[in-house]
Amino acid sequence: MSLVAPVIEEEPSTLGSQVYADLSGLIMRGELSPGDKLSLRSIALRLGVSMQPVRHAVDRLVADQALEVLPNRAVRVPIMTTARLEEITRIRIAIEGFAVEEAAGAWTPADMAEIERHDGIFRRECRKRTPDLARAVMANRDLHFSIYRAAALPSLMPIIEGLWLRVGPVLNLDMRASPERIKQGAGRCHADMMAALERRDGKRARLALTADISGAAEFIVSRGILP
Amino acid sequence: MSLVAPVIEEEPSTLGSQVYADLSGLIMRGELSPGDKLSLRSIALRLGVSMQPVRHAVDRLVADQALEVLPNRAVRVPIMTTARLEEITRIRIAIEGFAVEEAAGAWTPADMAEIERHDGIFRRECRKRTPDLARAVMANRDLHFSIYRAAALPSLMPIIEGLWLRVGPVLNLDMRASPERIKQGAGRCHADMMAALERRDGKRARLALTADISGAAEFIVSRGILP
DNA sequence: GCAGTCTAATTGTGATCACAGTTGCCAACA
DNA sequence: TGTTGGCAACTGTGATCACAATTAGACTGC
Repeated sequence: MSLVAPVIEEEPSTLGSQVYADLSGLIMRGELSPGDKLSLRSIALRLGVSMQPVRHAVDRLVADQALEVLPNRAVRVPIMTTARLEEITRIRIAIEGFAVEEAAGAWTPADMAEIERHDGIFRRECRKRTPDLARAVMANRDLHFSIYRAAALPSLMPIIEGLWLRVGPVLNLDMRASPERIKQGAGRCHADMMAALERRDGKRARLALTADISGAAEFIVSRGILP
Repeated sequence: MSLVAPVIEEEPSTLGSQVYADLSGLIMRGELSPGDKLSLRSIALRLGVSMQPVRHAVDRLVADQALEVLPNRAVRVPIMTTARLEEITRIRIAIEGFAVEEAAGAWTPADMAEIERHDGIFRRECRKRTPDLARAVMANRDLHFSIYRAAALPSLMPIIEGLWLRVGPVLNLDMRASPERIKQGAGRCHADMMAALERRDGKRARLALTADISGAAEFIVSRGILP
């Protein structure tokens, strides 16, 4: 698994952290669907390691609610309900909105260069006739996190990563199902956000991000596939 | 360890979760000071369990940054710097401020009864000539979390708990060193916050909380004991 | 053909063992 | 006396084993 989330920067020295990176990448990329049950032994066998590193990884994933333990003590990807998605969406708007507003006032030229680089990658991918959804998802995530990182609040990053880990499965399900939505919805919001950021207009940047987040959430809810 | 944090509601069925509750309680109550190094074997020996449940607990604590692993792979309570405290304070103001504002518009009579109950416990403890600091710390925490819980955003609770876990060690150090500060500073802010909550005035409640959080942080910084 | 039961496989949890890296102490030498 | 050397204890990581609980499946009895 080399397509591991570069957003999460750890010491990949230990086997356990490596398994964590593998599993969190699987979840954030939506390759694990809500409701999927995981078996520690199966994972250990598939990854060619013992059960110990897998337990380390699963413990951490459960800690930030990217996985959940059933009363049976089995562990699965949490099923996303409409109520749960709307709740997390409100939280994301509050927290990530705060992050962009801070970023608008704090970004350095190096930050902005990085942000524009990811924005370019995302736009280029979306303009293709047959966009690579996986690459678009990754570019979108990199764009958002490069902005949040410009807020210079490192303690905030793991919190936002936790939120993305929770919504990852359904967001990617969304993108995969309807590639054309990201072209218009996300594209428009991103353009507004970029413009506001460059003007250091925190309020407008926050509004654009709010539109981005709630737009995606409303689209998923409107599809009616959530319990 | 019976004084375990009731804020964190889990299934204490497994030994590992029990150790986690013990350790997080120790940290949140400030019984572990920043810089203290922890030895998995020592903890296991002291608690009379094997190393496995301890590893489970420490993994989770490290995941939400209540503990940190050094390059030596030793694990310790993170040392709090002034910059770090100020950063977390800004994040707390943003997130917990959002929570109280939501709570102001969402609380039910049952919520308010619970909030007033904890407020009474805290005030009563502070009015004593020789307040029990440990009880005051616990009551203060219960008061805050009963408010946040009224926001009806359960996914937000673990996030705030994580923030408190990070600042717990220094906040309790503060209270322990100067019991009189909580009487005036925190008392005033709490009264304002309670009044605003009852009027469902979210903005004012947020302002009062902001004063409470930043007041405590500024006091600690002003003492100049942080590196 | 269907329901109930009993067995066997699989699950997570906890303990124990093995190993490599680090730390710290104490003696021996300059 | 100050520094360096090496040895011993201890550290976390990973693997393996043991056990109880749950689950799935097949077989028996109706």
